[in-house]
Amino acid sequence: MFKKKVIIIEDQDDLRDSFELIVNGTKKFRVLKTYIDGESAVAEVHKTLPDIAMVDLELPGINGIETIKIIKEKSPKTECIIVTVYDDPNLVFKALKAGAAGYIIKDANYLEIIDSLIQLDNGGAPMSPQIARIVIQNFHINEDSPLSKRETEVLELISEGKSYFQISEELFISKDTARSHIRNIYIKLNVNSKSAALAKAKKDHLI
Amino acid sequence: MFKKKVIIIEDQDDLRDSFELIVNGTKKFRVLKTYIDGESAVAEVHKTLPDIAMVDLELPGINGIETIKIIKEKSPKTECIIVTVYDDPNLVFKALKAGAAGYIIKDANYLEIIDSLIQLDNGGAPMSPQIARIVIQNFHINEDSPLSKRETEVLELISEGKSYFQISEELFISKDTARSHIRNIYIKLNVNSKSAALAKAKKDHLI
DNA sequence: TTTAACTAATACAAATTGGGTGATATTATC
DNA sequence: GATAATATCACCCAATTTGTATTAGTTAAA
Repeated sequence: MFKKKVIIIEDQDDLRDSFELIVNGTKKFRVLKTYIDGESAVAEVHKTLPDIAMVDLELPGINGIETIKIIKEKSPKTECIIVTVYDDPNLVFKALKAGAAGYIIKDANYLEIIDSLIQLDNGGAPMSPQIARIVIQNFHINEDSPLSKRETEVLELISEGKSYFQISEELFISKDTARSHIRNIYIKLNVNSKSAALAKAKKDHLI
Repeated sequence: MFKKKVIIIEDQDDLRDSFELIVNGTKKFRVLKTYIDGESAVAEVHKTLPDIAMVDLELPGINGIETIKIIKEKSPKTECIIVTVYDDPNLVFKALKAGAAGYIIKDANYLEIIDSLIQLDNGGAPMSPQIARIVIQNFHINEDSPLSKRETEVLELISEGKSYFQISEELFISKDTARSHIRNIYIKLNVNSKSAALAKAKKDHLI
């Protein structure tokens, strides 16, 4: 069986070498090439077409997130996994948006790293526990919402792109009542437009 | 050390018994009580205050998602994990919104189930590989967006709740130009309001 | 019983949208 | 190099939506 081709993009020499040793110590994976920055990796990714790319977030030149974006453009089948010290939620979400299929923290031991590659290979999405928690908490709806049940219902319809009139029809209330609810939502969320209400709702996990 | 208290809510007798055996076979966890439906579990959850609740999705009476919502209300510290045969993305997202900290597929073997409990205990978010992939793909941005780079930029500002004028200021363009972009976005997305554009963008993972 | 929520209505002002039109400069793409 | 797409800016008008303010009856919950 062919081994899965892995590239490693990591500017720290010691880590890059460690990762290479770990990966090459497996039966299923082998390191095709390692890179010290994103530019050199993306320059030839259309030729290397790796199965897996292990990418550091903090890189000289273009960062890991940009690197992943370009890799996914030039070689869509390459599964990218972020390997970093940062567990800032914003970075996590940016990486996932860019197309990362996994995100692990650098203090993971070599077994966890190998396990991540295996998970990737099995169609999974390897994440360190704290990252998985960040991701999953992003979905949780805030129970301490300042909105009433009805207002939450209206807000959900707003998030579906419904107009005043459409909302009133959907809830079997008058257009004016729908507007009343929306106005109360605005007051409670301290906003003054549907899109701002949605932005606030998203930020506070209200819907 | 105290063992973590686990409750199991599962209507199928054989599965419920299996789970109980598996959990009680560990050193760290013990089954406090098992339930055949959500009602009976939530009726006493304020007293049992379990550390972990394993919840089936398909239950007689209230379903697993409703059950989780109530559990999280009455005992916020209880970590809920869905154990089900369903891997429908909509159900997954609903469960996560309701407050589930994990989601595993029933065909998981007993080792995976134990591992999930351990992950939960370690602050992780246990998910079967295919579920993790569903969750993570929900973040990925569609590369085949019909929108131009600039239009995507504008759409992002809309998603932040910005008005025409605020967008024009942010991008150092005139209000009319911002309007042009927004109008072009509407045409491409086949919508006619900001919130509808956001709904469509969310659906198609454009931002 | 007091409060909060839901409902409904009226009215004016502001913002947004739909439709059209035209133009220039830059960038990609072929 | 030519063509197409994109980004920029500007103006018009009419219709709709939305924002804001205010009032008020009914119902549900604390």
